Amino acid sequence: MTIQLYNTLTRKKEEFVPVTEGEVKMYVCGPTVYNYIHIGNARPVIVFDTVRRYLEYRGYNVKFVSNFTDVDDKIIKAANELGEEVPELTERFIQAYFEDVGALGCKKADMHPRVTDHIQDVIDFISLLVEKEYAYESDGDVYFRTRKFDGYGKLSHQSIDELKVGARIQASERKQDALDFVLWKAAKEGEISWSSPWGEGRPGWHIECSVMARQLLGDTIDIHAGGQDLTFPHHENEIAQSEALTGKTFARYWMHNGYINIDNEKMSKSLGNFVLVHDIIQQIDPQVLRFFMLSVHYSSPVNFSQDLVESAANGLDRIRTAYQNVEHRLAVSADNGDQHDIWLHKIQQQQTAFEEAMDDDFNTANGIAVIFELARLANVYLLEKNTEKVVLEAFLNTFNQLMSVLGLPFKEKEELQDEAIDRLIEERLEARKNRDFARADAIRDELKEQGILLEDTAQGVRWKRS
RNA sequence: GGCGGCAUAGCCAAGCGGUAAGGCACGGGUCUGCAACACCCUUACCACCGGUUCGAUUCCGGUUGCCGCCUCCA
Repeated sequence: MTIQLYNTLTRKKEEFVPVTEGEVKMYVCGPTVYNYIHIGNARPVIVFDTVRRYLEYRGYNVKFVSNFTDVDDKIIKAANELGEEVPELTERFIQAYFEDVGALGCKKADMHPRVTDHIQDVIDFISLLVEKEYAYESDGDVYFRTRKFDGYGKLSHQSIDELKVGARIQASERKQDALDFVLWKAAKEGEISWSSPWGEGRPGWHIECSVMARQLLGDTIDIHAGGQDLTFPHHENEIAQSEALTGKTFARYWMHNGYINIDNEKMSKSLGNFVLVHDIIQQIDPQVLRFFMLSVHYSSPVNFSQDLVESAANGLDRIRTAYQNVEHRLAVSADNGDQHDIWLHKIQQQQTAFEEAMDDDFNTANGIAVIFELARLANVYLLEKNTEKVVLEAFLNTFNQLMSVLGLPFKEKEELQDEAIDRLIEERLEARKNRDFARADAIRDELKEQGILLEDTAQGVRWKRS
């Protein structure tokens, strides 16, 4: 069985075959760090973290690189407004980024390169393009000669002549052709800058990804990913720069995630409806946010609203509860017997179903459906009087494996550390034995106030936090 | 103008040639001292109109309605 994935380049689902067997080189375009990230920025991070996790689950050795754009117009503007130096500002938001996506369960990439650490590489890269006459200097700027690159438009499936009539293309006196894009920008007075053969300046936006991907992963990478909007022009330009230089395929598979809407409206600065991860995770369990995003296929748009997140929270709760209930049974009453084969088989079937879902273009929505089925099976199993240790353990193990792929690990089993609560639970047990239900219910209510929910089962009292 | 996406139950969302997974919410039942957890049951003319096919939610064409991209927005 192989993984199929939708490749923006070919507009088809293709079998995934990495250049080197067993190894995946993956590059995901990261944020421009001039503010806290919003949930729209978080989607690709979550989605491609999950892709990476699944590839690893599948046994691939994944080299995962995600960059920071730490110098550009917006950053310079923000730094000016805040009266802060650029490096200071970017460092601050890079740390905030790690905190935010860490909370969302995203692993760190193997490398998080920053443009400003690769200035010389950028200059070398551009110099080679100039040598090959794919680029030219003009008044301190350096531009890419778009028309000279044959495949331009192959990713976004735009014909170069249609682009010409596009609404927003702006001619510039410095450009030879309106379609050319900037590789190196001459510095304006007082701007942060580096010396180059073309004078003081800084890298253009697109060049950094080409440079760092090549530097860290080589001429040809397996998967290049990012938000849908990056398809054009960003990724199109990356292809042009890289392939013009190396003459080799830059990236074999291109993956793009869909957008997030807020209450059915596009999230945008001008509407003022963007939601910062930093803020929202104060109110919403970050795992719920992640679960919510993964309940939709990554390429579809997803709508964000209070109601939708709440219903996702309820769903995740159901899975967590099932898990805890199995844990409880294992701790309290696990038998040995010989009735386990059929159940072990059912559990195995779910794992296979999960893999089939994920093999199909990382269909996390279907993967989650399988986990719900696993939860249902676990609950049904717990209805049995005699439950076997091997089966209970198999449930836990499978839950753990599948949820780890989604980056949604279960919390460690908690021991009640509070003696007062312990005593109340004991007292309630006694009260129930004496059929003093008024007292028993009073205790249950009291604990509920404290966020401890009690559940009576045939195997004793079970508790969980609300 | 060009390129593309989407329209499936009250809501969310899979499926993409053999008359519809899953979740949330609602209702009914079972379990429980009562609850909770849970289990079972119930709930869909798959936007509209044509066509292809033995058969279409799934393919093709058209219509309507949303949405994205077309040089620096994830």
